[in-house]
Amino acid sequence: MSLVGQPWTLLVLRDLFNGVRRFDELADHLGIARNVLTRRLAGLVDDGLVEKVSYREPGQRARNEYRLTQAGWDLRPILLAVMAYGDIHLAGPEGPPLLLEHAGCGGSVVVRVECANGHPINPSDRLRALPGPGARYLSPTPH
Amino acid sequence: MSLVGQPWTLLVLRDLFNGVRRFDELADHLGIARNVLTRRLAGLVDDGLVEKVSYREPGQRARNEYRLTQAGWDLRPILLAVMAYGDIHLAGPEGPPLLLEHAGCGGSVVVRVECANGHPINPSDRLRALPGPGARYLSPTPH
DNA sequence: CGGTATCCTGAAAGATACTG
DNA sequence: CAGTATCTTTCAGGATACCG
Repeated sequence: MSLVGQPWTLLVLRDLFNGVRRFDELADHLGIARNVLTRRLAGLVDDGLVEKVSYREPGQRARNEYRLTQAGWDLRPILLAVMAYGDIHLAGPEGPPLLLEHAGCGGSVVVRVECANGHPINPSDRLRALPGPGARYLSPTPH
Repeated sequence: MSLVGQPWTLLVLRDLFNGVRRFDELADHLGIARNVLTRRLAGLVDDGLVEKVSYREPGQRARNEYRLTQAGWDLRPILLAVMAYGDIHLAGPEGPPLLLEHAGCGGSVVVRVECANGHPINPSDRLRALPGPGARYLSPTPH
């Protein structure tokens, strides 16, 4: 949550996922204060999710852009899950504000939860939680 | 993001998903200040994600518990996506702190992103974003 | 265009004490 | 056990101004 728990973070990442890469584009599209965007991007770079890259298109002057790292791209399923929720529960009667489709085949994007054996898992299906190898406490009752 | 963007919200929801339901259990397990927990739960109830329910077990006095609504359960994929990310990128060498398995078959839980035609979508696969029916602006260049 | 520096404000977190 | 009330602190966000 320290990575993605701040209000603007996931919105900035959304634009990066969608190909918006330059400072002013981000600021304009998001409507975020520019100094806040500066801080947010710096934080994302610190966390290793984004890289600031200078580049130059032929005949143009140098520009900066913000590119997702692999760790940044790996956050996309979280955003897709948030979008899916919003499309179901928060979209107006007109429907979702944004559609994403698989660039290869045009199919719409779905986030699916299932178990390793291929069974689909519905939102309120019971899951069993048990301590993993990295657990810091042994069990339900620590002390 | 207004629903799940606050620092404690998703952590409270996690415990609710995992069956922790009583105020003191939540407070103890999360290490959250009790007044903060009060506010957070009230917010979740306001947002329609959680219901506060009085119940009485035979021979016991009345207690309150906090139960997820359907809209609350529908947030679980978001948390599962966050967990999956953390297990890959943030877990120590020992491994993930918590394992979830399908109560039916014991298979571990996976979050999968794919397209409607069944093709798997990897983190950095290109997606096409286009305005949906509920879009508030017509296109990349509004004005 | 692509930022940084300053200052201010508001909201949420935390500590602490109290109540039925 | 299950909270509420008060107070303080911290910090992200916004406005604004400035710079190469």
